[in-house]
Amino acid sequence: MLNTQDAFILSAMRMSKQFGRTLREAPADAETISHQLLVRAGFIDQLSAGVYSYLPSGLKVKKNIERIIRKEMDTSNGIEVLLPTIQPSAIWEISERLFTMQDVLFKLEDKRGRTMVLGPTHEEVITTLFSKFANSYRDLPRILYQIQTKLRDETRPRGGLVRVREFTMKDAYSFDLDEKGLDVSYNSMVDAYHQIFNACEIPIVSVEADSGAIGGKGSQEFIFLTNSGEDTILICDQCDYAANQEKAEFIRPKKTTSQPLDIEKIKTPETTTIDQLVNLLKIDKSDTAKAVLYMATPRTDDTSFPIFVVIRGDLEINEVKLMNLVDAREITPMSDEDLSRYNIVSGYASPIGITSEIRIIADISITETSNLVSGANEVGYHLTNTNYSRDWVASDIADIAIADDGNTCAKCTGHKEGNLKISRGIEMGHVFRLGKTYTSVFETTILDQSGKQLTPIMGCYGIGIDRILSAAVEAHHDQDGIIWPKQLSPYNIHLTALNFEQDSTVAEEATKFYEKIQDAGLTVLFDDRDENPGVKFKDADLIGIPIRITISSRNNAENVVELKLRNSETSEKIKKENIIEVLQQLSK
RNA sequence: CGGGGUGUAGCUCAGCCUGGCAGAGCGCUGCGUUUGGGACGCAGAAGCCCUCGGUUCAAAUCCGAGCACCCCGACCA
Repeated sequence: MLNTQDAFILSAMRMSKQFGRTLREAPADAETISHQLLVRAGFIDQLSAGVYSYLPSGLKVKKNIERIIRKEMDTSNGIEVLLPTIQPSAIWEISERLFTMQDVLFKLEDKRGRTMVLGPTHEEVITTLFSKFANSYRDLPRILYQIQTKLRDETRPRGGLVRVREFTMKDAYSFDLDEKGLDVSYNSMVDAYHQIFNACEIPIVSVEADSGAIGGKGSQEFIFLTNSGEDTILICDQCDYAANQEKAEFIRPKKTTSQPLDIEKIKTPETTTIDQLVNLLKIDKSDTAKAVLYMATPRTDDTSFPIFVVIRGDLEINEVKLMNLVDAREITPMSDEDLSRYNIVSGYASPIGITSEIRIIADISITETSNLVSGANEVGYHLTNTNYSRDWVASDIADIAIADDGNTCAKCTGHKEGNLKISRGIEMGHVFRLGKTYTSVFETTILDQSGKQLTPIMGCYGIGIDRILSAAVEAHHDQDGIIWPKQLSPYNIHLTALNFEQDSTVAEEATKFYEKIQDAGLTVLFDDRDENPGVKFKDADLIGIPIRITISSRNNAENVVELKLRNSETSEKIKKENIIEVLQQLSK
């Protein structure tokens, strides 16, 4: 139940005194439903690309989300701290992320010319802080968390509050003695996350994820499925496997292997794409080997190196898997100059007969399939019946293919053979088994029981608070407006007084209820404006407080007030003397 | 960072093609009539037509450059 008395100083508001206004029309650039409704209902206002103000009611929702998160973190042994937003760039040099995260870092210089960054995340600060105060195994395990503004210079903010440059995040960091301890911390955070999303009434799918630039192994994302999301995920229709597309594993469509045949060079004029090749030779895409050339930029410096990727023609390359394999920060398709520098013939590239020093990476599909058609590294010619190992070898054989809708699940066991279904979603939370990446570079050591030095192992856990706001609206609305989940609603009760200015009895009664509701420990938004009933009802629906009660001349005559739930079509009349009890019951 | 689009009143937009007084609806102010689902009448206030430059007797309108914002993609702890 909402413990509103200590949650807010201001737990009631008269709309005649409120700041902000509802809008009949949403701004043209609001595309997603949540963006439109949050703006129309007067919860948020955009200042610039990916930068928003919270208006009073929006702020209340945000605080409610934070209260839910604090409660779950605290009961999961989390300890709240608050770390600085503005940070010396020196600690970002130590972790090398001044370089690797340069694209999203807001940088600035102070008066004396020292460079500072605005924190996009806080691994550096927390590890520095932890090192200072934790010296003994007795100081472990610990889970520290904060709710703090993060700043990221995103190249493309989008979707209202979904991807912004300034946002609020709950980030938590665990420190443990060993892997076993990390498991305990990690699992307790996963449990807390499920509790949090339940309380916020946001349906969540947890998926295996790529751990990205933050490093470490093992991570999962908490995804809210919605078409307006920007993440692509694959979910098995038979087992419980679900993964981000960047990470998703699948079984490649089978090809019957035949005996290796002799290589033959055939004439294929103006056939530079797989589609053209398939048309010309009347074969299937899976009978071809596709060559894709990239220049890769390593994580740690700017010197790029070439990579030659070979994958079966019916599959596409997963660039995230590829980047992880070669430890690259960025990969870009080779330019024509690069191609000629490495003696590669565009459109007819082949791993056979490569003359230059170049790292060749083959997807596992290549080794599972025989007699493939590949380029001849000569304009106008292809080679048929090429076979891996007999004709060429790669430096690496790996899973570098991207999973797509309908692929066979790699995790299904036994007779089940599930298909992966593709969906879009918003990443609401992300948990990582971080490992010793940061405790190593910041030289965090503690003494164990035997007096030996030990490097703690970390986990980190984030939740996007503004995104919860958006997702809650995406998940709970109708054509008239928002329908807030009970625990997120800016107020418990929407009190509507009809003819407030004209009927003094209404004004008296409504004001009396306004006070009684507060005395009962509930929060209330009181529509005491001199507006037509239609306007008041429309606004109430738009704002989306779950419980509405109406005071009117008509109801007064019957000695009742009218109660309507936002998610119900009908209203009911309640005797005045019973209403407070009913409201308390409903607000639980 | 590549591709596309949009900048005119607080909001939604018309006007631009074909240069000639700055417009509408909503919102806002005042008065009146209404009063159970964004009601109506009358009277008002409100603009650096994104910015800078050019063409022209004359530019919201044509030309050039820049900036901002949105969408798709790339990227995204």
